[in-house]
Amino acid sequence: MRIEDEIKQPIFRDEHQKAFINLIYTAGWLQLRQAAAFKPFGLTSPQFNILRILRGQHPLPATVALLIDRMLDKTSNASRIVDRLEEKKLVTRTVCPANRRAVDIRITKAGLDLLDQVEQTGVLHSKENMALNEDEMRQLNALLDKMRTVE
Amino acid sequence: MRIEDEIKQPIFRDEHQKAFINLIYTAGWLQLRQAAAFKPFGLTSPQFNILRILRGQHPLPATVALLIDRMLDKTSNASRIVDRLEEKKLVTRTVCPANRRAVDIRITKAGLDLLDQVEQTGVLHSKENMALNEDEMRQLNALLDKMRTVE
DNA sequence: TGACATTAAATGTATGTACATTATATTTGC
DNA sequence: GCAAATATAATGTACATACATTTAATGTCA
Repeated sequence: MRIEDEIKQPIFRDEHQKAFINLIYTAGWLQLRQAAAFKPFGLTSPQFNILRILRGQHPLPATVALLIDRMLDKTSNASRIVDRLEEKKLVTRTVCPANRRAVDIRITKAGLDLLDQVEQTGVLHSKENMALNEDEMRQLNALLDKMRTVE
Repeated sequence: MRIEDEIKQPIFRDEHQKAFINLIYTAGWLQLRQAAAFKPFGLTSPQFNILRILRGQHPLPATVALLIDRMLDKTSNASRIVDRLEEKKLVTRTVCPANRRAVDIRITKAGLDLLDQVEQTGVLHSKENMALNEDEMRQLNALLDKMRTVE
């Protein structure tokens, strides 16, 4: 459905304004689909993303600072997302012996198993989430990267 | 900056996965810029958007249901966003005389003036927020609309 | 060494998102 | 006309976001 119909706004000031709204709307649409896919596993999107970063580090630990650096949304609060994961025994948190200000965060066996389970559903195969072919994906990536070059 | 560098992930599984992450990241980037622009006026993005919808209806009132229908994010809680606007005297809320289940929400003079002020800063001129030309914007809109045609 | 700055994470607070439930008012069907 | 269904908004709860402040450990340097 065209963005005009999705939000029942028949006219946009210009193509820029339409692209702006289209982008925000489409990202929200994608995120809703993602969240719905994670829900049966008791995970939210940010929780899933942090688990993936931790698996990337495994068996080495990650600090909160490293998580923030790798996260899509740098301003979200990694500390509290790790709280939730720790409650669910999907990660462990220990004071870093080399620098007692830092905290070593590690994914547990249960965390690794849960990631496997989620991925086996195929939920993350973006082809099922985005009706674009390889070439269109490349165009989209180029446009998005260029878009952010303002200032 | 390319998305690879923004989130320090040098390799993506495929162009689809990269586009997925790029889209979410870019939308977040745009929203942060928007939020920063509204902040000096004491508004959040959802508050601003609701004010715009109300101005579109003015001098007619809107109901909560109409606001939800027009909002980008249908699952957000219009009632509570209207609470904040009412506290700031930017809108009024009265029981609809024709249907006492519904609530008539109207933008006030102060609300209209604030919208004018925000818009006079040029903050919303998307050309300053997105480094794409007219044709690229059109391509982007087409790709985003097509993307959502899965299922 | 000891004061001061810096770093790392946690905590506080306001707002928003997602979804379920509740409270009233209205509509519908008998 | 009245019980049940539906419509409309408000409220409750858990989680996330945005940003300021606090706590504690470490680094710096006179």
